[in-house]
Amino acid sequence: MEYRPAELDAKWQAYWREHRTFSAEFPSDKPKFYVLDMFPYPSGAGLHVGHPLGYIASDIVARYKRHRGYNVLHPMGYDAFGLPAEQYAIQTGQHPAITTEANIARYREQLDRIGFSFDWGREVRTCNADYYQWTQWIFIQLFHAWFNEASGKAESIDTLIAHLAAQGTEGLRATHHGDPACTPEEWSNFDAAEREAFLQQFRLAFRSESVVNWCPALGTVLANDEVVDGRSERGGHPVVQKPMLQWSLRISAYAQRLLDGLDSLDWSDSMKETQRNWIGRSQGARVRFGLPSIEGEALEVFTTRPDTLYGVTFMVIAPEHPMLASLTTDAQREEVEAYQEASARRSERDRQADTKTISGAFTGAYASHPFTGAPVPIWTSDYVLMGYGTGAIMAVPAHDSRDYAFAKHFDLPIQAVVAGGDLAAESYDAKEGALVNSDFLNGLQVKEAIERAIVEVEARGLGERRVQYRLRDAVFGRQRYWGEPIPVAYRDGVPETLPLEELPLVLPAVDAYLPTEDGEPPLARAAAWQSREGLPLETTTMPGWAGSSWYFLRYMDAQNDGAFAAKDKVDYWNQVDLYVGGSEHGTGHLLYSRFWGHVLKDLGHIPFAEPFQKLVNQGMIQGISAFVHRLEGTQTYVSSDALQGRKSQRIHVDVRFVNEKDELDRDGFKAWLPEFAQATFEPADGPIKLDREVEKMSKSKHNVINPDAICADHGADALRLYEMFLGPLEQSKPWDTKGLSGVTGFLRKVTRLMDKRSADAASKDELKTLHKLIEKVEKDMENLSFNTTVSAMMIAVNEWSGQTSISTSTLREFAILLSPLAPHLAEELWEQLGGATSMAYVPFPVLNPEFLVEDAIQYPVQFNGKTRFFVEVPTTNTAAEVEALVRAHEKTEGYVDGKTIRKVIVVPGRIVNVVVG
RNA sequence: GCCCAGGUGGCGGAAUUGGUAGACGCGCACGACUCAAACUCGUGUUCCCCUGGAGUGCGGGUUCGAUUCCCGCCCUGGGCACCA
Repeated sequence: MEYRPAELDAKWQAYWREHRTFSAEFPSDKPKFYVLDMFPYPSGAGLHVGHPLGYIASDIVARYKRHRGYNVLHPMGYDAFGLPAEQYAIQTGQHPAITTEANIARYREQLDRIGFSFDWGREVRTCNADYYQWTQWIFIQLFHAWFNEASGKAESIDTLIAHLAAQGTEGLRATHHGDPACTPEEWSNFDAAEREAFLQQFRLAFRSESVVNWCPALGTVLANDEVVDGRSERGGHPVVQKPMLQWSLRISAYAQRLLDGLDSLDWSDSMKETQRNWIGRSQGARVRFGLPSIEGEALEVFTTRPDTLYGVTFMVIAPEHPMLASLTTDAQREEVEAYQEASARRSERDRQADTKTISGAFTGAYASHPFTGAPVPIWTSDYVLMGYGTGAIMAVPAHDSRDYAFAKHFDLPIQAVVAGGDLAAESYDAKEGALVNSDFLNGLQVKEAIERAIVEVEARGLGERRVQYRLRDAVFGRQRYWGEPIPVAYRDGVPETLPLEELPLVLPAVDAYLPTEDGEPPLARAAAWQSREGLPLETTTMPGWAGSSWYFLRYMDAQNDGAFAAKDKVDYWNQVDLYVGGSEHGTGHLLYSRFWGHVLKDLGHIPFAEPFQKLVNQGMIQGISAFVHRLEGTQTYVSSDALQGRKSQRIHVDVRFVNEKDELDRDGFKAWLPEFAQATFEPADGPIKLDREVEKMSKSKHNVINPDAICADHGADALRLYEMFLGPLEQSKPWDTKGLSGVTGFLRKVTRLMDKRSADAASKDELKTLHKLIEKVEKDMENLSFNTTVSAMMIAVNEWSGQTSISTSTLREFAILLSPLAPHLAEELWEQLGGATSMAYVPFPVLNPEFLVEDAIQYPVQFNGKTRFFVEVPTTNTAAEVEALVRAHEKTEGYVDGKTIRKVIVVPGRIVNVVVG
């Protein structure tokens, strides 16, 4: 048999498509297995060799599980709303749907070449109205829900209304913002607008005036996870802080549950850690400081160190703090207002970049210390953030480095309350040591003192124990076009959700994809943008993560018109058993999906809260970039070994123009870009050596390797095998096309084995090889260690290749073992060995341990831990017999070398160590 | 600064309830086939001062025996960060 991968790929891909080989069944008596990939955003650049890594791994699992008798759900779709298509639309006027459609077609073509066993009948696209009507439906569920802290879960808003009607906010424990309080009488006297304004403080989807990340270049607000180092994640544009009226989702209500839920999940430690960091739980207390200048008011702070209360020498409030204006004395007003303005102008990036410059202003006001009653000066500074805790802090310069720096800068007093450290040089932040200068806390260790202080604060009614989270509510509205319209209409300015029968609220046509002249979002350009009843509609759209927060549910029942998915299907498919994707989604997608999962569970729509039971993050495949040296200020390109210390710039060269000796293809290079057309080379006709370096694989670094090209040259099976063979799935590793010859050689060896097949019974050695392989493959499949699976197969094939013949039965079993990794060749082998249909569902070979039994063991014999020779011993021998054999061995005397044998250690089945001394 | 993961040949990597370090593959070298090249096949390939010695980031420790366990460092990648 000859190996012709191009023919095999075409033949079997057509077969699978025609026979719909990989449609998942429903209903089914089989156990289910749901294996999911993070669906891609279809970008214009197409796939490079790094993208399919995770898809190949999940496909191997899917195929393996089918052989194991599972009903496998292995779908694929597209996260199709997003900024790049819209930016392109702004530039060209082309509707983003057209760009998106074209990109999807390209993605599909590339995916199809690799031979994935996706059930394409379940494809989803988040930008299709039959999909996003259910995204809108979920938004409506969120709108009509609140978080009841008494039951620890979300409930229908009706239960809140009933509570308010019966007893007002008395006895109510709900997650909310603002300061909602009412009596049942007040509630019943509210008019419609007042009622809604009140309820908005509780809804899980709500509108509020808050400080948001505004990105002027993109013309939209961004969620915290979309801002990296003070710039937008997409495009790297500056982001500023700005108060705006915005739709948000109350994810903060779920902070503790999202934290606790991690314990039950089979995710990597680092991914769990990323989520824990993002949620940012800290324990402490809220403490109120009285304000003698304002009757009845107090300044509330959050602290994790209530033990240091006696070390408070000043307080700081955020420049955006609502009480700042009323606190500020007339004498200080000018200075404070100037400071407020200056800090409002600073972008988030400036604020982060320059945390060393200390700035602030004194308000002129004093609070009174809750324990001592002493006056405490109140300052304002932007090192205190309005978005965390209460937006105000008690400053303890002796034991907090930020407060210390501030105190030093403005020459404020520093009072030590924990022994240890040298306060002349720096603050003492460690939570170790005994309390001093602290009245009733004196002598206690920090941890005891924290506890004691909280008890005291509560007893005196000065505050209460409190857990604070860093996780903020997620801003949900985007001032953009290419996203799901938010299904809300306004009646006299009061928001209400659209009736369900008006869904989907379809994205309207607009004349341009830009904001209006008054700064309204693009949807405001749509003609008659109003509900059927004629009410004006919301003009912001949902963020990119809306559609991806629940798509795993839609795959279960992708065509359903009456529900996001039928209940019996959701019950059957349930959680995702294996989710494969990149770790860059740790704080965005994975957190929001979990949040929506918890809400949908609470509201009774799905039977589980955690969508993804097991998560695996595939590593990055890096590219090996090539650089040519250009002499500074010239068009002369020099071989790297001819530079001789001259100054040069390193220029990226597309890896297409590099041969296997790292030499430049001069003609290709000159024809590549106009700027190189006039290039001259040194040496004038010898080879031009290039530098190589491992970098991220990307278009801009010209080191992209395209999977289609690999499939065309070597076949899909070689690509699949090689991506896995490169190393452990989770690890990042560079792509080197040269290495492909190893796996193509293996595939050829397999086909050559077919020429040796015979109808004779399998030999004992042949079966030992086979069953060793079965054992290894089974183990590796559970651990997703596909790199070692490939090695094990190579070893087995090498062993069989040394035989003069191999039995048909062994080859058949081997074909099944191979099929998850190299399905095209495996199907072909199966057919040639007499299989009548696709092998995709034939049962996996059964391990028979009898074939693994060895008659004899090669014991390595060590002298003082160094291996010197081997003895072959029948497995039946006892340790004492082995020892006797070694003592009597002819070589032993030489290594003992006249010394005494102190001890002989025999580890049965493993090793012999002779201790000589 | 805090937290997490990881450091093994020229390269990708293998081996951890402590038991032959370097499987498998690339690359390289030599040989066979060929007029020749490619393909294919075979042999070798951690390093060194090579009958021996050293060696899994570095320095200690436990052990008959350590890539694996313990202590202290260094480096790389990732997460969080004026979060009180």
